[in-house]
Amino acid sequence: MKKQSSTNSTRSEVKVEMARMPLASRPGYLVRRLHQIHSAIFLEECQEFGITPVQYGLITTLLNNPGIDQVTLGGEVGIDRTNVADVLNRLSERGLVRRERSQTDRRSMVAFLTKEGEAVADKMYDSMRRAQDRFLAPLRPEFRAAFLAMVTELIEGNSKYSLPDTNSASGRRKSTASRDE
Amino acid sequence: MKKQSSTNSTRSEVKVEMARMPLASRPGYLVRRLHQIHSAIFLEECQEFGITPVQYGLITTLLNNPGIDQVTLGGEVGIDRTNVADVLNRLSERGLVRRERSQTDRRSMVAFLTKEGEAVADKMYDSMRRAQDRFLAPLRPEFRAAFLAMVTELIEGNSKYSLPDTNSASGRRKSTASRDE
DNA sequence: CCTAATTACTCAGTATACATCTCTTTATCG
DNA sequence: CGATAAAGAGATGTATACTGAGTAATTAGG
Repeated sequence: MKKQSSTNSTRSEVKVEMARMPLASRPGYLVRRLHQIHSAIFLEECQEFGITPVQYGLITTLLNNPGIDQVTLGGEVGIDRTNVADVLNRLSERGLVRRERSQTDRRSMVAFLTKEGEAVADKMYDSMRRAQDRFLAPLRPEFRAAFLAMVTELIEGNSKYSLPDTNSASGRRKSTASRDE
Repeated sequence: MKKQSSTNSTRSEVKVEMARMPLASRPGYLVRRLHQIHSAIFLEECQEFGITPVQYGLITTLLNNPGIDQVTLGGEVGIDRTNVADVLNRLSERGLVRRERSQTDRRSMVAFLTKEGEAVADKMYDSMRRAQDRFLAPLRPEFRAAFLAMVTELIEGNSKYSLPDTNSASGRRKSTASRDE
């Protein structure tokens, strides 16, 4: 082993390490670029609708689950609850989504697509499929399913990091023993 | 019957399509979640340094290319040049990066790591590797290289969407015929 | 039935990512 | 050599994404 200097190695040693693990081979870099590229293709195909990938995810989830509450919606789509509120806000300003208090639990806000929202979901479907096709095109067809299966495996295997703190309660450190002072 | 009026499909038909292509099987959703998960793991492993994945990418690129200009740096790391300026700003406020005008082209800003910046790069290396290992852990070891190869293929095959408008000139439609007035 | 804990949401702040516009610097042309 | 075209950097605005703090409504315990 070339562990000549102990914990704090020299600058040149770090450079050697970095050269051995160049940016273009690091999983994190690759995954970020992949996401970036998919977003660019999606945005290009769906340009005429002015809908982003995340907005489209929310819209289709609302299409299949009208009246869902914001927390459940965030869990389905994989975005955190403050972000759900942001995106729904933008969508409702454009008249694609309507929100109201839940009848059964008045803490909750439930969301619905408007007629316009349903029309957008309808009209965007083909564009979304074209974006997917273009994105996967560089991969040989027989590898595509395997690729998606591996991604799914990575997501499920790391599911505990999926959404950092979904219920927001763990950050709230009111432990039962500090009420007195 | 409902109105067949609009372009092609009815609402219920759309729902069938959506059910056939649920969120969890769409490439875009999967890639977004994967990126999200990697960021969460990286941030957790590298928490003590307060460095994000993108910041780390810039730091290691500066380590290997001291004095690189901001545009080239953005091309290497895969982020656009206004974002490079943002991130370098944060890093230089923390004393990790130093910037100055290029001697050869005084329009350009060139960047260097400070001693503190080099120390951070050094100390973070092991944490970064741990984040990578945890991220890839759910995949069987013999699949990991294949997975990274497929991601690389998707990135390279879609390289024209990698960075939407790197040089900023294509968006600038000042056709040579509008200077007179 | 009142209080404590939990839950759902909102708001403010940080960071990444990109488009567009403006300004400065450099290069070129008459 | 001075006008101007070309190129790059910065500022501004939008969108996603998450953290932390705070508010309101519901539920659980005594």
